[in-house]
Amino acid sequence: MPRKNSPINVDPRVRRTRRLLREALVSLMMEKDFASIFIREITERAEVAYITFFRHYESLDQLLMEVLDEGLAELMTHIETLAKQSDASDLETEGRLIFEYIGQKADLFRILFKSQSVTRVRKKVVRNIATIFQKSCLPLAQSGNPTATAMLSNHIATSLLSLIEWWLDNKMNPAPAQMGTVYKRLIIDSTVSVVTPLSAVSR
Amino acid sequence: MPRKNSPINVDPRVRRTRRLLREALVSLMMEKDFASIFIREITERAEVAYITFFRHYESLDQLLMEVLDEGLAELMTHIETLAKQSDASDLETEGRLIFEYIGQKADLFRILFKSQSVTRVRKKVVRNIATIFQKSCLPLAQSGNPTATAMLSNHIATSLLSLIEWWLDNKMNPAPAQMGTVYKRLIIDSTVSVVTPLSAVSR
DNA sequence: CCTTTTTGTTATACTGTGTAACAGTATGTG
DNA sequence: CACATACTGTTACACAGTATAACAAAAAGG
Repeated sequence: MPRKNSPINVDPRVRRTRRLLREALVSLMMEKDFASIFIREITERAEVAYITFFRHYESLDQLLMEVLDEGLAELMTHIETLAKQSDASDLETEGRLIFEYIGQKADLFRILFKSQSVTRVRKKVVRNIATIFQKSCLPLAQSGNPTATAMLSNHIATSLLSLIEWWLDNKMNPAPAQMGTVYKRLIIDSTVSVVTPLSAVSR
Repeated sequence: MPRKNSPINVDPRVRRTRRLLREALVSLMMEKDFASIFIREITERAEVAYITFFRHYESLDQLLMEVLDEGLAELMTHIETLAKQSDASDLETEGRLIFEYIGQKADLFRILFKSQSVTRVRKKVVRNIATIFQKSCLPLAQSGNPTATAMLSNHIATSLLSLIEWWLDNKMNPAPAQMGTVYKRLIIDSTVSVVTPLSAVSR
């Protein structure tokens, strides 16, 4: 196994190989189901020796994880910066910007939702998004009820993901601007309107 | 392959074998991940010959489907009857009853969420629940906007599933009564309050 | 250059799936 | 109850995809 420990793999051959493998996987996932992708196919498309795969990854799942982490990191920073910018300011445009961003990288996100076949990935994504909203949505944190906070941020994260997934399945209709409105009213407003009465819920 | 075509498999041996295989799978899924379950394990636990599995199912996925369809049919009829009973009547108790029901069969539903590893299953579940709400929640259908209706019923279905999943992960806290309140306010009320302004959304 | 590290080639073991042939056993039907 | 039919069990085996090993070749970096 090439030295993965070092903070950044200096050797350009390693970077190249890993990039080729990631790209090959993404390319294949655009064509067919993850379950029917074999390591041999990936290495062939990447023009890399079969054994080389195992010199970098322990399993196919691990490579998938790396790919998703990468693609996801982008969405995360995107949502996070949006969430920071608009502290209770214009949630509708925040929503619009999210859906415009998703629309631009539709291919990538379709893959992401396909790969949710792996439950762990899905849960990880939800947790990440939930954490972001937990930080940014101050009113929830101020309620001082950890259970309610966890539940609501989980609700926002899963609802947002589901809405995005539905939107992609629905050929990206309605337009981002309208989805922004939906985002605000359906997902954000509902939790805000429910937070006060909920602070009394459970311990 | 035993005659699967006949409406009901009269031969008691067939019913017995298939039941044993289903039970063995459920039993194994309570212990470990679906991905790490092999056909040989199932047949061993079911005390059935290895080859017998292939005389009844084409793949492991197919058996899983049968198990889920069975367990799911129960939840469906349960939710459906609840949804019918309460046309805009007491949504809070409807929610409470749902979570009480889930709590009673917690083991089964934990398996169901584990098995969402298979994307198809997850989507199928969502579609089923969405259809139920699409029928019962008349105000949405009356809006006369098919896109909005599809979006909202999808939102209700996925939100409800996510809430249930979170609740099971959170050791079934808060109590069903409180979850009923959450269900009404967070999931149902939000869509009702959003339906009127949304009838203008898209085409 | 010369050492170190990575990659390619070839061969091979291993594991889980899926099939075949034939013998044994249960079912329900006349 | 006997009989044809259908299901199940045992054994053996072919096959595919995973994973490893040994050694040669090539690229990186001081």
